[in-house]
Amino acid sequence: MPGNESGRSLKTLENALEIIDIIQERDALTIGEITDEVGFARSTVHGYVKTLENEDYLTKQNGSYKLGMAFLDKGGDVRIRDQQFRTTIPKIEEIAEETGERAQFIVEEHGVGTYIHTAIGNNAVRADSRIGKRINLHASSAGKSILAHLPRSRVIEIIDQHGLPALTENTVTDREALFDELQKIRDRGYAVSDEESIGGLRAVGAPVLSNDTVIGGVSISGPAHRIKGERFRSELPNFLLGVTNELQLRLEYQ
Amino acid sequence: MPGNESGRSLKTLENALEIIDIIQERDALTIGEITDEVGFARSTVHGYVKTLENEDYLTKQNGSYKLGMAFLDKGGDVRIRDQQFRTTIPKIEEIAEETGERAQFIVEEHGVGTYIHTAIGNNAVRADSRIGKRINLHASSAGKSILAHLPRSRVIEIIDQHGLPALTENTVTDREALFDELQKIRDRGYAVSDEESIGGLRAVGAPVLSNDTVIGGVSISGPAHRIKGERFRSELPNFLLGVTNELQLRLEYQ
DNA sequence: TTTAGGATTCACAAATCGTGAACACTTTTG
DNA sequence: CAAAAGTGTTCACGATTTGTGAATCCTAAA
Repeated sequence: MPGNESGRSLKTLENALEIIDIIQERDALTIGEITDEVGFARSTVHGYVKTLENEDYLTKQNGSYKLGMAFLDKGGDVRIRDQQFRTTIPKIEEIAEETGERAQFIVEEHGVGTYIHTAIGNNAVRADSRIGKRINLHASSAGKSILAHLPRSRVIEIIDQHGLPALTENTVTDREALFDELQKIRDRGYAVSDEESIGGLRAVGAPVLSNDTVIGGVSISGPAHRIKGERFRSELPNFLLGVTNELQLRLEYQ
Repeated sequence: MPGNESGRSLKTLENALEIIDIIQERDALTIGEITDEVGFARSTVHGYVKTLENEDYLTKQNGSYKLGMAFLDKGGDVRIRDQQFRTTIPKIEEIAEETGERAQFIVEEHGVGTYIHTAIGNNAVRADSRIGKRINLHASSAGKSILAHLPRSRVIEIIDQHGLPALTENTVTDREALFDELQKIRDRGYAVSDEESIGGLRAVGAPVLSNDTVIGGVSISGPAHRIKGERFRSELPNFLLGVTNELQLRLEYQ
């Protein structure tokens, strides 16, 4: 990844964040297991773990350490940090209820998308999209809606940093093809994902705009056998555009 | 607070966590403002902030630093970390829908309660209870339900560590009175809060149990003018106990 | 009771961090 | 248009903090 590391980085802090990442990945680990993973001395790891535990960033459950509630606390704040998020979240619930499908709100930060909210309608499929989860912007309809409204230079930066990995055989992996598609998205106002991130899953997405800047992207997704024909080409897109237009008005006048 | 600090603590890490706390409290700060707050040199703070920013724990928005999406990512994991949480969360939605009031699920960790999920029914009052928020266990119905099913020694530990601060004039602040009430809660199976955490707000709470250990507590809360009489004394408690009993069965057999 | 696995403490050596001053970059203001 | 005022950023050095393995202390099994 090309240079974004600016300034000196604090080793101790980086080590701590690495330990946190390892625990997140593996769910629950003893000090010994963490030691094997990071390669520091056990006593060293012990110091890190105890400091994090004291501040509630880690918690011990039957002998193993897990991520603690401090993350939920901080994360909850992030989620409602902006009035814009608070305005958008209930709309996502509405969309899910009205369409019966899954509705999601993602935002871009550091070049990747993060789920701020997800809601499921009556018919919605289960999907792995918990709040806070990260996704590639180029492979989702909401993500592409966001990219379409970011300055070209920023999009290039993001591609340089994260690439255009193929998640399915339908993922757009070509730079020029992506730029063409982003133009199309700007023209008609919405984006689609035809099994581009998960096989069998289609989605329509639209940007959430306020004063010409893109706050995030909203998407409606469901199984390809249900999201097809008129529903895929006009019904859902039109419904979605109605919601995002209304959202834009509320965001600009609140 | 009496000694729970075990072992050596890593200063660098503690400093970083302090900076994070300060930013959380004040929402968005420049490096200069953080410097004023913590008293380190500007260059020192700069190092911390940049390291955190690189790992997405902080993000810069119009010149100020805010908590970043890494917290939402980690926090989202914490929330669905246990199968028990995943089983309970949808039940909370049901409760809110059925009763029209606010329903909440909290768990105990390090002696304080943390909201894992909150849902609002049609008539529910707005309240400051975002996911991840911390509360005192002794002042809420769900919290007292949890305390009632923790070993006495643990309850004493928690009181020693966090005290029994009065949040309203109805809060139980006396140690013995609290122990009496916990006994009563065990006897009848549920707890109530009569404006003990917020004026005008009543709640009924019950523990979520599985194999004789308490996972957390569930509560239904609403304005005192609506939560009263039969509804307060039997209707809501019985409904809640029905749900938590069912939940217990599912938790033990899943 | 013994044993084994892990957690915890300790003192020392080595690496890391904290620092202010200097520099760079923006935006405001005269 | 220049100066000023506010940032953010870099640097080298000295002081503090951290990393370490060995020793000790816990539990929980054998």
